[in-house]
Amino acid sequence: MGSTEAQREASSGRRKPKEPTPAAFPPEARAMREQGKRTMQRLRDAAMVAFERRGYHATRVNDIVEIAKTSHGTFYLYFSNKEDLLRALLVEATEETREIDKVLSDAPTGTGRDDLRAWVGAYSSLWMRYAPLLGIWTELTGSDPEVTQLLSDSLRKMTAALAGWIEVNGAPDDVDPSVAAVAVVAMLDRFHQLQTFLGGPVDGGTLDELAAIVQRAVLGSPARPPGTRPAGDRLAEPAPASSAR
Amino acid sequence: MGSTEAQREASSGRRKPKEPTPAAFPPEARAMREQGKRTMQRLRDAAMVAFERRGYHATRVNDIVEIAKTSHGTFYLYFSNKEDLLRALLVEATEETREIDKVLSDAPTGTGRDDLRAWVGAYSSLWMRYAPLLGIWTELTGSDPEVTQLLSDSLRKMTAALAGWIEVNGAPDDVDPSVAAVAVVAMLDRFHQLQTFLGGPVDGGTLDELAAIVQRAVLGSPARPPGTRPAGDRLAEPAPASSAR
Amino acid sequence: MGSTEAQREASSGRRKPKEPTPAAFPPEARAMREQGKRTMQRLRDAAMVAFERRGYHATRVNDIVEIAKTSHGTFYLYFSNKEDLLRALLVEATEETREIDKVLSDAPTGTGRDDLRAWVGAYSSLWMRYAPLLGIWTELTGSDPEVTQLLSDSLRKMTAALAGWIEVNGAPDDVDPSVAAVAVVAMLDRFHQLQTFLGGPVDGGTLDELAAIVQRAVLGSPARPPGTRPAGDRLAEPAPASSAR
Amino acid sequence: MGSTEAQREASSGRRKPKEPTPAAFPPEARAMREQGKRTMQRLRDAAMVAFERRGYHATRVNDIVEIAKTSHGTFYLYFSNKEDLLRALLVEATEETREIDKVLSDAPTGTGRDDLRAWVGAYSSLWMRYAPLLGIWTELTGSDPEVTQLLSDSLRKMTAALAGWIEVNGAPDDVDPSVAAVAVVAMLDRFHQLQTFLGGPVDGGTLDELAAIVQRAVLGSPARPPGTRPAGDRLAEPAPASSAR
DNA sequence: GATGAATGAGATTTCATTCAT
DNA sequence: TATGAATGAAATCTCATTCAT
Repeated sequence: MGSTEAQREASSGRRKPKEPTPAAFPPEARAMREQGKRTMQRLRDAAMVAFERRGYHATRVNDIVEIAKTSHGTFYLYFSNKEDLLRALLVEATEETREIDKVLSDAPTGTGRDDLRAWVGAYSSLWMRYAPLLGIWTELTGSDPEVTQLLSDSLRKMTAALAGWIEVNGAPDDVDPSVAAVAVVAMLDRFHQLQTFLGGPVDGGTLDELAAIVQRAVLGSPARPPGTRPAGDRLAEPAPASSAR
Repeated sequence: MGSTEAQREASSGRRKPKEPTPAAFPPEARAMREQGKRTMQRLRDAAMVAFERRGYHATRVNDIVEIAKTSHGTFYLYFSNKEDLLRALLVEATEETREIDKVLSDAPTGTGRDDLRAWVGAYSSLWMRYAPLLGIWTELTGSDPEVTQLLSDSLRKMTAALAGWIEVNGAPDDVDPSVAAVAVVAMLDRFHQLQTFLGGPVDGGTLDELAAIVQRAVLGSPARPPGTRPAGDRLAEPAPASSAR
Repeated sequence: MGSTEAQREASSGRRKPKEPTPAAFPPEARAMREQGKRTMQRLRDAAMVAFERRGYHATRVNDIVEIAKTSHGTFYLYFSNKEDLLRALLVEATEETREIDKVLSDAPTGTGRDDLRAWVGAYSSLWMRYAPLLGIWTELTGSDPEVTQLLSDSLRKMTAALAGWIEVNGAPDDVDPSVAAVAVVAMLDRFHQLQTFLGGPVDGGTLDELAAIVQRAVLGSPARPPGTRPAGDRLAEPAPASSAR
Repeated sequence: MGSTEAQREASSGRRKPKEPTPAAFPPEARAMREQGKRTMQRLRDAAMVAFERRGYHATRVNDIVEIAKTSHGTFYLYFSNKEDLLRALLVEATEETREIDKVLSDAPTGTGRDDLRAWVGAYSSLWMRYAPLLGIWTELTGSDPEVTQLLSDSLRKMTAALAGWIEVNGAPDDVDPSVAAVAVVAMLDRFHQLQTFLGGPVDGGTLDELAAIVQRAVLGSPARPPGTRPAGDRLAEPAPASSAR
């Protein structure tokens, strides 16, 4: 019965014939007063809800404005279309990602286990907050080039940071750190989705386990509850990775 | 300001959107001869091609029939819409998943490493074949209960099989096998996507690395090229991992 | 002969026809301003014209919007489809039916003849106005429960009102008033249709005759031109039916 | 969701560009063997069922062949389209109507009451048998001219026969016999429909009442249970109608 | 700033009818 | 005779986007 996903897809490509309105008010450049800001935020929030509920593609501009309790016309006052709004949300999310990357890159060499747990925790927390966006990550790929670029950049930075850390902290010699990094990010990201989908918990304990798995996976040794780090640990550890060879 | 004076009224007109008309031709019960089967298969194949090319959402029924070199009407003779076709393909995919599970469950106890590599390879091959479907898999969840069920079942079976295998082959005691299983499946699934997205290779070597990672992650010891398994294997390598315990 | 060798198989593909997509714009809850109301009314009016011209079934949504001088999309802003619009019109019609019932129920006891003529006239006028709808009324029954209910209710009220009036004004003892009421309504309704179909007139004179027929049918005495009501009328009347024999 | 009644309506007018197939087998002229006749009858029966279930317009050729447990192609072997089949059924029904008319026209002058009851009974029985067709009578009007003609002829004959009978048996002078005839046929026809719709019975007793109503309506005197006809009846009867004035 | 109205391109879907087997 | 396959014309319906108020 006329599903018409068509128009959407199509539209983004086909039906954007007119440049952002000759001049006047390109949504970006609008000077906003208090009320305007509130409205815009309402739209952002509503979008998150809508994306979570129906997925990005299935979400209509109409769904968003309904949730935001505003009107169709208002939407276009702040965003030039759905994709524009998505982009705004993604920018926000990827910026936070940078914070997480710092957890690893700022870590003093060889503080391994705890950093990892912290990183896992940070990522998890981000995921939870942006679940609607991350959950549809895949849908987004192939949307428009700009979004793809955004995702790709963010991902590259993240895996690079992780790969660096792995290298520094001692990777097993049968695994390329950058492959390992991608694998870990993949796991972390998808794990949240699957676990949630299967109805399992994603709590502190689970994150501990996850950290242990990651630890072993990329370094070859188990994580350990905080505080139990044995003396000599730091020395012993990177060793196998480099000397075992 | 306009908003107050425009008294909102529950419109008088309208009601339910009228269901799709009992589907004059429920493709359901169609008797099919050879020719019909061929056409149906052509449509399935065409759909895979189309989904691959432009993604599920952007694909129009029209694209599919064009590739299948048949007419619009014919499509609806075999599937009631694009989603229906997708569902059919997903069923096919999940059925193949069962085959993969056997790789682990049929493995004689303790043959660990090689089975794992075989399993990773099998999954990878499946993923490659059904990539266009697996990407959207998740977003269908929620919109279509039938698909949700399908996915959920398949996933549960898969993780159960893996968890069993982990248990038998010796899981580290700091990780619940079923959590580990979810993590591994998550990693495997998403890795393909990310790696592809980032433009990296997913070849035999990559799969070897992946297997090694998984091996260490869930068992605590590295995978190794077949036949090279040395006596005393476990002691040498993960030493930190095992001795630390 | 072909039939045997062609083994019938329950097709594998396909399933439910997928519901209409939660109706992005359920015209339901639309807030309407003056302009909107006018447009909606224009559509209603146009529909009546179109239905009259070509009949409900042969009428395309397109015909309606053309008459209303508006666009396709606009139609769906106010009604979810042709049937929905029809329903709205029917509601209107049944509401007017209530008015007609009052002619009888408000009548002081025993004012018989004139009330009857008035009622016949009122019904006729209603019929004329809604002819295009009334013709299809019945065939909607069964396909649409809501319409069925509407019709059923309206009909029941109408026959109840008439039956009550018959009882009060003296029914012959060989006929159940409620059967008589159904018969009269049936006659009135169908008469217009047949008469029109046969090309005969339905004017004041015809209605006089109709009223006379009804009068005799349910009370047993002829109607009479207004003003000629003889004294003792009320007594004399039921009499012929029972005692005149 | 694409109700597409369009095609049907339209089709009858638009999509019949090709003459009944150059020569070969105009469905009418087919010499049929036993099997063929059976199939054709199955199709007729199925059509009655289908029309009853969904109404004529809503019935798809597909519905019919499904009920008849035959194939699409076969249908067109016997009928050139749905309308053709309808016509065939109507011809059958209207022919029987002629029989009913005879009940009145063959009646010796002045045998009034019993003839009327017989006629009512005959009509009722016919209605019951052809309910699916008669119930959709209205839908049919305006279908194609041929069908309209068929209905119109039949109706005219029927009312003519009745009008003649009324005249002979003594109509009240305030009612034109032909108007009365239309009214009576209208009532009879619609009564069955409404009564059935409202869940009321249409049995012998009901028919007695109906006959009584008709009797009074057009002749001005009540019907009477058979056998109770008082002497002098015939004389007394038309009297009240004329003298009452 | 905000809003409801309007538009129309374009996708989806139905189903009568023809045909090859 | 009978049948399933195929076709395509023509409807239906959705939704992003613009506009006047």
